[in-house]
Amino acid sequence: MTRKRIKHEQIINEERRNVTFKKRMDGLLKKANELSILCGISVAIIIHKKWENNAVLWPSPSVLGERLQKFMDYRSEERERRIVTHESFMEQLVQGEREEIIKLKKAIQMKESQELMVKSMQTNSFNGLRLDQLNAMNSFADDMLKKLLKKDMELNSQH
Amino acid sequence: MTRKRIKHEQIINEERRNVTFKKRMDGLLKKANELSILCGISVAIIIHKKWENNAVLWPSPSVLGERLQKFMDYRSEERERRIVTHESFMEQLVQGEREEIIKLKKAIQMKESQELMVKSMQTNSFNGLRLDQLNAMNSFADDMLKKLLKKDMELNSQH
DNA sequence: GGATCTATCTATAAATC
DNA sequence: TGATTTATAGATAGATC
Repeated sequence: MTRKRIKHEQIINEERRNVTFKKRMDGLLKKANELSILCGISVAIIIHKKWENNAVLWPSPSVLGERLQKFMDYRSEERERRIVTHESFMEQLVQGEREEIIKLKKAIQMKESQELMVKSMQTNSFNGLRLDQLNAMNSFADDMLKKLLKKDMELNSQH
Repeated sequence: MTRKRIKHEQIINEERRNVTFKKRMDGLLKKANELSILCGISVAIIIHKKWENNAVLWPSPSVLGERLQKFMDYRSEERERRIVTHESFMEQLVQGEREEIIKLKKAIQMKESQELMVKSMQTNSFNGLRLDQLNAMNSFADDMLKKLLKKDMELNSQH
């Protein structure tokens, strides 16, 4: 009955690990909820069990998606300003291709929306639909991000 | 000295709220760390103070980015399979435009990478660079997601 | 597999430095 | 503004049903 102090290492026993996972996940989400209410802030959490193809999105898939979006927007105005500020320098290097990008984006938007509409109609799961939205949101940038992380490391290794 | 029971509402007093925020944020991240180690899973947390243009990414901006990416990938194979399975039905509706989408995506990837490379070279902030990556990752899908959420609501309102 | 119990550990509100 | 203290609220490991 007497409780042991926790060791900071993975729990080997699977049943104990699962029991601990449930208890502590509940505790974590409760704490997150309290923090967000007490301090009036947004909190978003992803708990991902890779090998089980299973993830918990908190507070909910859709709210999480919105929060990710808002968070990632939060400096977008500043970013846009910087792009405009450096426009002449940029143009030198990217040679006016941004307008083309915008056109391409719009074309893709339409096509992807269409594709997702079809898939939505095939889907009866709420969660499934929202996860697909997140997947779609990411599928654009997947390879690009990998590429950028690589570039990033190259740049950083020069410091 | 004696401690009160917490009330579940926003703390009005700003100093008390800030003190509580720091303590509880530390506590939350500590709990998240323990959960991920004890149970061998990935946890990603965003704590976002909207009005302060300020966000905490845990475990780190780059690791968070990677975890978001991995999470959003986690059903991508299944998704691709489903698309292939429904190909004949899909083709009827989207008329073979997926290949075109892939080509467009690649074109955008190249152009965006180029653009971001330039911006990276202008940036001396580590965090700034990584937040820009996240912004870039999202900027593709921003308008699309809004559109999809709208479509989603329309679909749901028919149930 | 979950629900409940309880002894104990851990987090933290308020005070103080 | 931040670190330390202390009393107490809250979380949870292990047991049991």
